Amino acid sequence: METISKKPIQRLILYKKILNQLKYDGVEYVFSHVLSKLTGFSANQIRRDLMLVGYTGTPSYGYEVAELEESISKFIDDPDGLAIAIVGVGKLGCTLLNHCNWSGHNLRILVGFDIDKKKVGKSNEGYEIFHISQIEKIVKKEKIYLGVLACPDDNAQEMAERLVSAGVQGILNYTKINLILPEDIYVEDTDIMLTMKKISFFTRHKDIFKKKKST
Amino acid sequence: METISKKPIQRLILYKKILNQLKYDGVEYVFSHVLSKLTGFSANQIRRDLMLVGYTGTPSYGYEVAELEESISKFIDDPDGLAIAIVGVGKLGCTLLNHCNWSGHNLRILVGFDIDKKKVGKSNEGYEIFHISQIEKIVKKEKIYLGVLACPDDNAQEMAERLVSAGVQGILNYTKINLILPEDIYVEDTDIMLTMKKISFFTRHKDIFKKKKST
DNA sequence: CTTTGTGAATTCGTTCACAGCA
DNA sequence: TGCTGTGAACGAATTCACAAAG
Repeated sequence: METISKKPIQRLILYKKILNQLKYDGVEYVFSHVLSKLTGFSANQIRRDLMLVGYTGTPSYGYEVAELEESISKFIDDPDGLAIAIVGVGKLGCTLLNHCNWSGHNLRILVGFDIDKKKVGKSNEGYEIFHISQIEKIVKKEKIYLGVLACPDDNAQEMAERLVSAGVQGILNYTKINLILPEDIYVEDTDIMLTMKKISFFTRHKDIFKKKKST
Repeated sequence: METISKKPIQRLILYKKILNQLKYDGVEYVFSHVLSKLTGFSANQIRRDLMLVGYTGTPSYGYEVAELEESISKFIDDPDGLAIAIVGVGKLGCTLLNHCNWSGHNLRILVGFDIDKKKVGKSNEGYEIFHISQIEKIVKKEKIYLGVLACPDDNAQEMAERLVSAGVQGILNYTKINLILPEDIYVEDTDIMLTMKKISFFTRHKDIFKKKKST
């Protein structure tokens, strides 16, 4: 079976964001070495990545910004936009959601869940909030495929399991809990302390890592 | 020059978190295949990673939990604990900081910076807040090496540059801006929409990725 | 000339296979 | 037996090198 790897996908998503910005800045064409400057990845690697999406530029002008963005989008984005649920619409969950710019992305928070019955029913930023006892019913009914976990750590494992058993296939985990889930469920963890430790280590040991920049 | 790669380091940081949890659960010994279950990484890979820290277990009992945690910590953590500054102590910044458990980690938020003079001086969660005009002075004086960027997007690039020119070596970027900084500055981005897109893609295309679990 | 697209070479990361040990 | 630690083999990801194009 043909397999593709994760790293190029991550980079493509970043390229698309940057191309979108360039488009709004009025830039029409871009060379791989310019994208290299903007991303820190080598021009070689960028051209290699772009082979995946099939779009080809021209030696004289490079890549047409809007077209390349569109091609990457075709490759990366779901045409319909997967439905997302958030579990835990407390301070953390709401702050994170409000901080996002959801327009222009094929992604939408469809519902929220909370243990606090006072929050139920309130349609906060356009999505409806249900009590967590409704998870199974609503997730199935609305065909929700992705979950954002921003509930207290104590409930995290249970809430994750319930999302998964109701049909959720991928989870963005904002709790500090290391979730144990079936291996076919895609989980992305965001523990800030772990991230800080990573930054701390890499910053202290910069010298022993290869530079990632190109020519 | 001897170089080490980033992925094992990330995994080691996760092992340490899990070992810490096991310790509190009263677990004394752990086998690599148990860590495999808890992390999703193969037992082979875990043993390979542990070679880096130099701690060796025994065939009969596996690894002594507390000792292994300590060894990883020696390898990963800075003995003194690098000083961190946060730029932007608004809703996002404060929520993220409060959500962390800073105790037991060799990391400390030393100061905050904000453009809003009303926030200056207030010692929120134990750290002092200065006006952004003080960045250069305070960062140098307090020898701050890491920065958390949680300011409005409009100021992000400028604030990052000022942190860097004052001596900051690594940045955790919570803005939606793609920062352009010297290549020797370590930057970790956390754009939620990009992460959601990634999860969306990988969830839809699970079948074409290799399973990462082991035997 | 400069830049793209890509086969070939290389480097890097993971898994295999097994010796050595409790 | 069942585990650890590790050289060797393998596979994946990146870079090199260059033909083709404007």
